[in-house]
Amino acid sequence: MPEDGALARNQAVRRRRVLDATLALADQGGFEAVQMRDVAAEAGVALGTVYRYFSSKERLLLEANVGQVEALGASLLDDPPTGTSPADRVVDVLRRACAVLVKRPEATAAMVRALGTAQPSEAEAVRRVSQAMTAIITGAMHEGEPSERDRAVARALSQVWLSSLIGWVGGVDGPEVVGDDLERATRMLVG
Amino acid sequence: MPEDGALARNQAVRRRRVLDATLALADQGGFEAVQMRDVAAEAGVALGTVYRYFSSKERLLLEANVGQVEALGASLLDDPPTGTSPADRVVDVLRRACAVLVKRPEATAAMVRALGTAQPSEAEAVRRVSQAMTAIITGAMHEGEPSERDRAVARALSQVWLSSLIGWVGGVDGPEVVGDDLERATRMLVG
DNA sequence: TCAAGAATAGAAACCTGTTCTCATTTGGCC
DNA sequence: GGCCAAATGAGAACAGGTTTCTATTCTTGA
Repeated sequence: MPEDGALARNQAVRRRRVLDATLALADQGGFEAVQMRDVAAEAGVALGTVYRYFSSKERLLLEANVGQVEALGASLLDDPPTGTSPADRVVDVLRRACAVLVKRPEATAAMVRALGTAQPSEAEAVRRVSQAMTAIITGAMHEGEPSERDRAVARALSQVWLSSLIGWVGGVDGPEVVGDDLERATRMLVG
Repeated sequence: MPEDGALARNQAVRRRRVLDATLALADQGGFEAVQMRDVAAEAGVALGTVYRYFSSKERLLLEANVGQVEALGASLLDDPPTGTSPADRVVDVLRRACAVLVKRPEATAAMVRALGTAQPSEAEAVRRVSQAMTAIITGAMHEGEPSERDRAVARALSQVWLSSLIGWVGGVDGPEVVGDDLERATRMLVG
């Protein structure tokens, strides 16, 4: 089973184009602007092809989200968090992540909405986002393997993170509340 | 402006019937079973009437959720949380709330999904749910007015609460994880 | 009691996510 | 090169949330 034949290459290209089209539309008008017919047209593929690659609109946005979060994790390898204490480093990482999201409010709203409505069929993608986030947080605490408590703290923080984002994109709170909530929770939980 | 005329009374009855129909359908088959045409038929009103009372399916489920959370808060007045320490009482309250929700998994899934997809137009209802939840938590800590830190802790816990529920209804975690996450977070944050 | 206006019923229409069908193209293989 | 299975394109069709429209019923206030 060749993993690098012409077919696999074309499929990778198509998949990328669909995800790019999704993010472009999401940046323009958020969740409602990501209409499957428009995604297909923008990506230059048929509607059925979009559904062959992503079983639903929700899944499409979740996969886009996975890419974003993993990109954030990768960028932290080049540009490690600053701060002398674990709490400071975690706050730095979280605020940096917030800054990225706040710059793209519409796309963030679309992806968070997909996270908030995830169904069991999408559990795998949700898990990937969640695990990437907790890994980012434990990585900011200190070198080496995180302790059991580290993991519990990171899990709680990633939960505060998700709820805060939901509150923001739902218009309950302003964007600055996300970072403030996270800093408060971090200082109560870390160290 | 008479608040108790025949019109207002009939409207209250209709509103109640619509919410009851919503919860009945949600108990049967969760979010997808709450179909607006079915809600209208079950409540014995026209589809347009449902929309006159609740501007969207999301709002309908959110209002049902508000009722459930406020009922939980009221039931705690009759049956106060047990435990000698603030942390124990908060854990007791949260586990009790979990038990209520786990008994109605389908309806819970429907309402949590509405919470997770809230749009700015529904911010008011989301705020009511969130405030009822934090009031329940601060009320379990101790008598009298909660301190600033109490409020921050309760807010963080209600955020963990929401994310855990989303994880449960999204099939990422089992129902027991909700209570465990909340207990861990509570013991780290309270006292 | 009665007229004016709001509220409701009933049903069609519209929008968008999703599914289905079928003809065509593409890639892998002999 | 030629064949076969899989993938894709193109579009119709379906499903459920939402909107719209008109006739009817109900409430209020004179």
